[in-house]
Amino acid sequence: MSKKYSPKTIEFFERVYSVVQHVPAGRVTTYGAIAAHLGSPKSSRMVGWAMNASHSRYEVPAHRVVNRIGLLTGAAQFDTPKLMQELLESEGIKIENNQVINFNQLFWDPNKYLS
DNA sequence: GTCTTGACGTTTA
DNA sequence: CTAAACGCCAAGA
Repeated sequence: MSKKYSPKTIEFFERVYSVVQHVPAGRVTTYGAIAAHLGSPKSSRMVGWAMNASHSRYEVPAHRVVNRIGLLTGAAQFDTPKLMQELLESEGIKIENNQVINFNQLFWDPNKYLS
């Protein structure tokens, strides 16, 4: 780990990764839900930032994290823009126009499944 | 030191 | 209904 990040940031990353890693295959969650679970509903941007850092740091299923409407906003940050969609489809999730179908059904709320 | 940018979300016009 | 502004917090220029 680089030391350029503040201790608070490192801790924040760890929490985000922990939640994302608990997301079961075939399910998706949102940045806002993770942020809310961490105690800061309005810090959803930080979650996205953590995910951006995670893509080259830890093995986190970042493809299961989408924005509040199920849009694959982070697809461009993957090695290839199609990778995120392919991974989701590989888990049985249908994607239409960069958006998750049945998002409401597939949504996995960390606050509901984690203490 | 200030200013801009960002894998977001909510509120207001 | 859509479009824009604000809030949030950290990093990079």
